[in-house]
Amino acid sequence: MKEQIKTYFNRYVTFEDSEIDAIYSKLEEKTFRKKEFLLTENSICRYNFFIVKGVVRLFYLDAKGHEKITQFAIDNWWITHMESFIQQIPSTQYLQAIEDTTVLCLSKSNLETLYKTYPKLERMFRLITENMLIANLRKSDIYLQMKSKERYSFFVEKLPGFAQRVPQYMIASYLEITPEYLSELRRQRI
Amino acid sequence: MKEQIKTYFNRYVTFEDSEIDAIYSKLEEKTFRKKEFLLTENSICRYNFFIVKGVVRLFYLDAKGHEKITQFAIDNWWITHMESFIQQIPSTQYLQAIEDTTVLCLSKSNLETLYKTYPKLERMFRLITENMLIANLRKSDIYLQMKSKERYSFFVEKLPGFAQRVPQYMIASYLEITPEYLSELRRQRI
DNA sequence: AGTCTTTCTTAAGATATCTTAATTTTTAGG
DNA sequence: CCTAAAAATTAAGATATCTTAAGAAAGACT
Repeated sequence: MKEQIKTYFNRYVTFEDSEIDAIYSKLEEKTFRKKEFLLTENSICRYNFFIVKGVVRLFYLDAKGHEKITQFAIDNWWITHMESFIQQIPSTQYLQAIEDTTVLCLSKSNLETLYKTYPKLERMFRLITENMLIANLRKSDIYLQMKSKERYSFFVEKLPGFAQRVPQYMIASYLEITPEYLSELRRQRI
Repeated sequence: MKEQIKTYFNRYVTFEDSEIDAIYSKLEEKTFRKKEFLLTENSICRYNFFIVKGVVRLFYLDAKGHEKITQFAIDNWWITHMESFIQQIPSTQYLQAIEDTTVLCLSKSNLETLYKTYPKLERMFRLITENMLIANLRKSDIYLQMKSKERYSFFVEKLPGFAQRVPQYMIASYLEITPEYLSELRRQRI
């Protein structure tokens, strides 16, 4: 598992093995069964989660009590409820495992301490955050340009891993359409 | 103008005056007349722009040649086409002044150099990028939950400065609705 | 294998939003 | 001030998407 972290970290910034060791020692391994929650509404998100293996979704409940999925994450992604984690305020969303999932948990306080000792880590997260922002802006653009049908094709094409590992009604939620309508779109496409 | 920068920077990280001077010396002042472009499609965005005074919009042309606005920025905001600036690839969007605007331009290469000398600056931009990401995620959530009518009320309420300084058809574009439909919504609301 | 739960499909009617095109109002430049 | 250009409004018809409700299919657990 430390190897996986090392490989991942060195994609962004070159770290010494000793640095990796020090940072790694601040990560806490946890496993969650399918459907278990990593975070629930109203609690403060204390961790940024690095997914070693598994699938996790971030979602909230709308006024009618329907789940609205805003993010998915799989192996080698970080996931957290940003607003809650960064500002240490109660979360409006849930984090839940879709499959059995192993994560490494990086707490806010450990992260702040590590930033002071390892400016490289700050650089890594600056770069990761930039990438997340770009991905998010791009997602908004795509949703702005495309009708639902195209969004679905796009999703299936660009994120081939996901369509298999995630039930269709969750994809519908992420694509911001109803499962019924997605079903109809899929029928039309044949 | 240096005072404005100093005040702004110190909101995020405490800098020495000498540090502010050094960073400030790498910023290039420019002014743009209303409707002038800071960046056009297909060119590489070399700068992150700090708006000293004015209003700027970021937009692209959709398949039908209609302008789709993805961001506004006013005094004391940074704006750039993230994807183009960070990755130094051709931009898919335009940056244009809506009013006469004064900006301070920070080039990608100057920024990289400054990061090496001043880790504090890296921290500041890490924090700014986190805030931008949170704002963007929140925007997506809002658009997901709200119908057009609520989005308009929300925009008017939360960004009171903007509704005055930006023409209505641009607000419509930002809200992802047609100007005709926005007009109808406004009528209904009385 | 059998039952309970979860997921997916189908269809009819309702609604939000867009399209087009014409008209009115406001703003900017000589 | 006057006129041309830009922006906002109005209305009718078209379309995408949702809602509700029911039934079919697939998966999970004894």
